[in-house]
Formats: sequence, structure tokens, C-alpha cells
Amino acid sequence: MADKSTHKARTRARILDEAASAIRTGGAQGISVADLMKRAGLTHGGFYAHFNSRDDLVAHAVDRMFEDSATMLDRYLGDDADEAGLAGLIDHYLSERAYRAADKGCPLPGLLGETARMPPAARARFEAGVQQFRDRIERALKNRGRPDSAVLASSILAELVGAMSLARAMSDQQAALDYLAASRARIKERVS
Amino acid sequence: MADKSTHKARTRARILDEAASAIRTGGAQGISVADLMKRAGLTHGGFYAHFNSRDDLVAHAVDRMFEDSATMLDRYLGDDADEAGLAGLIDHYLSERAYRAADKGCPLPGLLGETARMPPAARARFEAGVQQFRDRIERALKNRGRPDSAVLASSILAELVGAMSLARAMSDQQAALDYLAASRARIKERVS
DNA sequence: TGTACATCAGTGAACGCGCGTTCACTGATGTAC
DNA sequence: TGTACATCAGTGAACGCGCGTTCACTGATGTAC
Repeated sequence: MADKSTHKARTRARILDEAASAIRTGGAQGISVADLMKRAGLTHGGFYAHFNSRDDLVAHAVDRMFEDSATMLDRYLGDDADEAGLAGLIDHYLSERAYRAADKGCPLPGLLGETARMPPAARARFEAGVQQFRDRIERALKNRGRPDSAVLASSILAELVGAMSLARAMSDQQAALDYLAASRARIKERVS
Repeated sequence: MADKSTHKARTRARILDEAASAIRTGGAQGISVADLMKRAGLTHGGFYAHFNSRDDLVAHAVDRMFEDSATMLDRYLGDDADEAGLAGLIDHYLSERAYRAADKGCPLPGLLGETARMPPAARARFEAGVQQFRDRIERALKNRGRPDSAVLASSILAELVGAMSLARAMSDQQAALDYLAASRARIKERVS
């Protein structure tokens, strides 16, 4: 019984991981229940043993995505963050690796514009995730003694997200990478 | 005969206007042919007298959106643009009016993240539209003697798009409007 | 000016398909004695 | 240790529905004489 319930929890986690990945790539409207379950190595009928509905899945998948983001934020802006934390975050966020791994990293570049079309529960969780991201940047700026930390944090988040979105929309990959490099330098200038 | 063909052209334009509006709000995946035709006051069967397929419609609707953007860019950054043109563009782009009219203005905040999921023809036109936008800003900066105009243009576009996307994702409207006001000031600082 | 005909934008029924969801079931696993 | 039973995660057929697309048609409009 105990084994069974952890088995089920692991299956649920596997579905959520696949959903988070698929939604980051294809948008919240871009996954079907059947495809998702196939990706998780299951058949579609079992889906409702884990989630109440497709909308419920989307909401939990959004949570899942921002858990990953929180881990990333902790690494760069955690309590013991040194001076270089924010610069490290910027370099990481706009790295070639992040550019290529659209299915793994921050959900904002791909999904921010879609917020208004998300089911209400997912939308609320998404907004909370954005807040968390901005607050962490703001706190880091405040720790460094910037008086305009609130506005600057929003401004930096906007440019991070906008730059990655623009880079991913370019069909010329080299131009995209050059642009990311320029963006990294530009944003770091503004926080130093 | 002549009357008929202009009648048809006007009908097509009406369908495209409705499509551009619906896609800005609901995304390229968010419109159905039947709903769209109903919005245009027609029945779904007539759709294929105007477009080869749904994907064809989406591509032309994207064009339509960027024609509106070009008109807007001309107003602020046209050949006879004065010094205040760029500041005017920033104020307009991040205005309360633009914030509320998500179905009318620039398609970037709502659709940039969706580019990768668009049908190829639409994707190419979207990318061209983004280029046009960035080039116009770059030219305006160059005219003002900024040596870093290319990178700065991308940076400004990224922050404009990111800021509007973030504002639209906030459920607290007053916070969104305050944020837009702060963003306008912040971006104008950087170009002056 | 009036009648007969041709054109063609728009109609609406029909198609095959994939979707989200339901449900009776199976079969592996854990428990009781 | 071995057998009988209960549990329940996962299966797969079935549902009603809306989708994109096709097509035979209608009826208003423009042209020819």
C-alpha cells in the first residue's frame, strides 16, 4: 500500500514533468491529454486518476515550471548570494544553453503573452510565479543598495524576457546568439 | 463585374480585420474558421473563396497586423520625424489606451512567444514584422547620433514588449498602470 | 426600357478526424490467515 | 510457507462535440440584345 502510493506519486510527477516540458514548447493549448500520456508511457484513460481535468493539469504544470524557476533563482539569488549573483543570473538566463533548451528553462519567454488565454487557475499560478521572479530580483537589488529597486527589477525582468523571446523568434541562429551576447552585456551594465 | 470584385475585396478585408483582432486576443490557435466567419457576418463555407486554408489566413492576418504597426511607426518615426518622435512612440506603446486595446495594437506582446508554434508562412511574416519594427527604431537612434543604435534598438524593443506583456499579465489593474508609467520613464531615460 | 442569360459571392449540409472525458475491466501487488 | 481475497493504477473502447475542409446549391447583380 505504501509502495503503491509512492508509485502513484512518481507517475503523477512524471506526467507533470512531461506536461511542463510540452507546454513550454507548445503552449498551454498545444498539448492533448492523449499525447501527453503517451509521452509519459501510459494510455490516455489513466489520466483522470491523477487530475480532475485538463485545466487542472495545466494549473499544476505551471506550478511545476515555477518550482524549477525557484530552484534556479535560489542558486543565483539565495540567502548566501555573493555580489556576482545577479550578473550570474543574467548570464545564465540569456545563455546559449537556455536559448536552445526552450522546453526546460523559464516559462516566461514562451508563455507570458499567453497568460490571458490560460484557464483561470493556471493564470493565477502563473502570475504568482512572475511575482516571485520579480521579487527575488528586487530583493537582490535592494541588498546592493539600489533605491529604485522595484522599478528596476521590473525593467530588468521585462528586458530579460523580451530579449529571449526576440532571440527565439529569429530564424538566423547566429544573429540570435550575437543578440543575446549584446543583451547580456547591456543588462549587466544597468545593474552594476 | 468591377463592383463585384471590389465587393469581394472588401469582404476579404473584413475577414482579415476580424482575424487580426481575434488572433491578437486569442492567439493563432485561438480562432476557428466558423467563429471568425460569424464575426465577419458570414457563414463558414464561404471562407475558402477567400483563403486557401486556415494557415493561409493566419499568415495574411499577421501581415495585416504589421501593416497597422507600420502606420503607427510612420506616425512617430516617419521621414519628417522630429526629435520627440521616439519618446512619443514609447509613450504611445506603453499607454493606458494600448494596454486596454490588446485586440488592436502591436501584436508582439501577445504573440512573440508563440512565434515558434506558428505555421511556417505566418512565422516568416511575423519575423519580418519584428525586423521592420527594430529597424525603424534603430534608424531613429542613428539619426540622433547614437553609435550603439543596433544593440540599443533591440534592447528598447525587448523592454517595450516585455513591459506590456508583464503589465497585461497582472490582475491588479492599478499596479499594471503604475508599472507602465514607471517603464515609460525608464525607457525614455535610456534614449535621451 | 425590358427580357434572358451568365457570373460568382456566399450558403449550409456533410465528411473524417482528433479532442476531452467516462467507465467497465484487468492484472499486478499487498494483506490476512 | 502457501492460498484466498481486496485494492487500485492503469487499460482501451466508447461517447458527444467542434474542428477544418468540401461541394452542390442559391440568388443577387451585371451584361447582351
